[in-house]
Amino acid sequence: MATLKDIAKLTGLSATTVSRALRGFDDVTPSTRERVKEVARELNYRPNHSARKLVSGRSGVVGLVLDTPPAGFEAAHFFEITHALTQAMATRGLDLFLHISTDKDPLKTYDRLIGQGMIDAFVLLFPLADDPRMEFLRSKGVPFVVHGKHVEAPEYPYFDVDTADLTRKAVAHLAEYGHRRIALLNGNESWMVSRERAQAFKTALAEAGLEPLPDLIRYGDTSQRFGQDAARTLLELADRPTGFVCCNSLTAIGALSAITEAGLIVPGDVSIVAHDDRLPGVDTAKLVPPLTVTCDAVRNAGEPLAELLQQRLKGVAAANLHRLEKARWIDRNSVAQVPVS
Amino acid sequence: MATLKDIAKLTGLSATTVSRALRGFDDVTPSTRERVKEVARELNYRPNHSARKLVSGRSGVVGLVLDTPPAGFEAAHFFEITHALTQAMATRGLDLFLHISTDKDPLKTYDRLIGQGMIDAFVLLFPLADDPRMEFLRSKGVPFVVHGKHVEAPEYPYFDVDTADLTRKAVAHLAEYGHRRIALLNGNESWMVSRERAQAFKTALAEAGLEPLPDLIRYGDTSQRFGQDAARTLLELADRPTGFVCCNSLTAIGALSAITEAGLIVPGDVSIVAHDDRLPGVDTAKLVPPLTVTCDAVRNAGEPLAELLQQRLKGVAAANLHRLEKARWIDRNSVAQVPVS
DNA sequence: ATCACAAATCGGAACGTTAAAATCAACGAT
DNA sequence: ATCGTTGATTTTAACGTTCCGATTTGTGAT
Repeated sequence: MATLKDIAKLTGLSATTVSRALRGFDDVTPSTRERVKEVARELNYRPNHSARKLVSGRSGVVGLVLDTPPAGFEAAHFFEITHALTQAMATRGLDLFLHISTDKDPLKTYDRLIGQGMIDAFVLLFPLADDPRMEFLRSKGVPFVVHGKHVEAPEYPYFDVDTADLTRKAVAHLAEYGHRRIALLNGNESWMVSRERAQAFKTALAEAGLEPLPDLIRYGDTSQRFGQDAARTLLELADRPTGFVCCNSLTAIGALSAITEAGLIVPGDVSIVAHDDRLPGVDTAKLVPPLTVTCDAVRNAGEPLAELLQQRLKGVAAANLHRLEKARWIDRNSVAQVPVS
Repeated sequence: MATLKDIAKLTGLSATTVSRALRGFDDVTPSTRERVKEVARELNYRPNHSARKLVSGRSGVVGLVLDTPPAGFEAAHFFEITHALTQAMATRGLDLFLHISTDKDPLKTYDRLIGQGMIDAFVLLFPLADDPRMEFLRSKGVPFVVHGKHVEAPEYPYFDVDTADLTRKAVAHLAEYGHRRIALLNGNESWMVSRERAQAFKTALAEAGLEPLPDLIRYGDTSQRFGQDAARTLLELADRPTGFVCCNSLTAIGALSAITEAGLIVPGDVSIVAHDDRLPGVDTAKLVPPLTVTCDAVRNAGEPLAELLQQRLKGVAAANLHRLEKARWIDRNSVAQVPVS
């Protein structure tokens, strides 16, 4: 592998000048810079990250730790976000490395990786309601960015879709159409986002003058099967709900089959509003009926997260690095006036 | 972060001795070794991989590059293998880092990672029939291990289940029961393993005195849907097959539904032998009927792959690092005598 | 006493890079 | 002629390890 010294020797310059030329400092003459870059290209030079990290503390390597191998929805979600993130980071000279934790205590994995000293920063996915990672990383002085707003610790850098907002809109929409018994098919109870969604759901019901019925919130793994099972039991209630808010397209598909199975029709008997993450292989527009959704592709999170990361590494204060995105509203055919019973 | 110097200062030894004590060299007195280890534990010392790699060329970091984000079967397969591999490597002081390639040319990603100089070796998954990666890495002098035998380049270190053997057994079993028209639901045509399976399939047919019918081999993405579609079209043939060999449990489940859908019964009308990778969420013993399978869990590949990796890093010649494992045969109820038509 | 030898430890160089300080040349202003 | 000033480059030191070749100490043989 070619080193700075090799280039220095060939150009007759010092290693320092070569280094500064390649990093685009303005104190090297344009002509030398060009010459250096030319030779570097010829030798297929790549800066050695180990050496760089050792002396400057920066390697451009960002870590993402999987506490547990994801399955189903989480897996698809995971690949969407990591793929998009890798691409967005590449344009900024950053590299994403994924690491699967094998320790019972995930913090130990972070601790080990930090101690090994190859990683500049971390990306955290799926923040939990009671998540120790942020505080741990902060105490270690390691930069990080969270995909998902942590409502109980909002001082950390994050990007998220505005879940509270879209949940409120979904409920308000159903309420406008006269629905009074509205159910929420929510995500895993340990996820922060599920907690926020439930909170927003209750608030929105109150705003619409409806009293929250505690039975009508169901938590689960956001799979199709969960959607189907949860919807089935809800439809068996004496006062069955007439409106469903689904936290993603998979649970909505499940709910759809449960409703059909019960001999009911969407939107004639039951209305559905879902959130659509635009996961590959699922198109809410092609379902029967096409679903009214709030929509924001997970993969869109790659670019803003990479940007936040770069800002954070540049030293921008965590408190200034918050981005919340509003989801689009797409009106289709899964909501109708509540039936007169 | 604590360094060797910190420990040296506290123990009154030199950095060299501390380093050698921690790495278990036998030229340091047991009592000093213990003292050093004690202090290291107290300081939560971790060797700096960047520094280590820089001087010794070894960091203990192994890379795994995803050319493209996997989906469905590949995703489950991927997490099973990476999780098992990470665990097996951890006991050997090795770390697995996953990296998603964003370049059109995946070799560029390898080239870049090598140049960055943080990675000791690579693990290659899903070798393709025409796969340039092995030759590329060899030319760069970077150690690697392949999960999957590459029949056209068998000189590289690999671990694999003996696909040829299990395919032959499956065909022979069906032939024994009188089946003469046997179909193969194979994997993606570009995968090396699919090519080997097809080859073994033909050989086994010949050995059973059957002539290979070219139409009866179908290639696909090994999903349930592929199994269903492929089996359906096969059952519509004038001379429909009476036996199916399925490359994994998902295609077998698909085939099962296609057969049922066609009003046929397993094993009364059609027999099935599948290979079972023991993917989470699928149990071939609980299907109706329970499937006769060749069986070898993907996750079992973690340990042997880690071992090969360690050997390779120790300098063992690639040619001596081949391991082929025979799958278990599990007789259940999906194979019966061919029906008299 | 001297020597040889092993056991235990140490000092210094090196890996490839960056940061800080120093050097050098050219130039206009005093 | 001297003095800063600016611009372009170099020198030196450091980052935390490992490796190589000393150095020191203790032991037994001559």
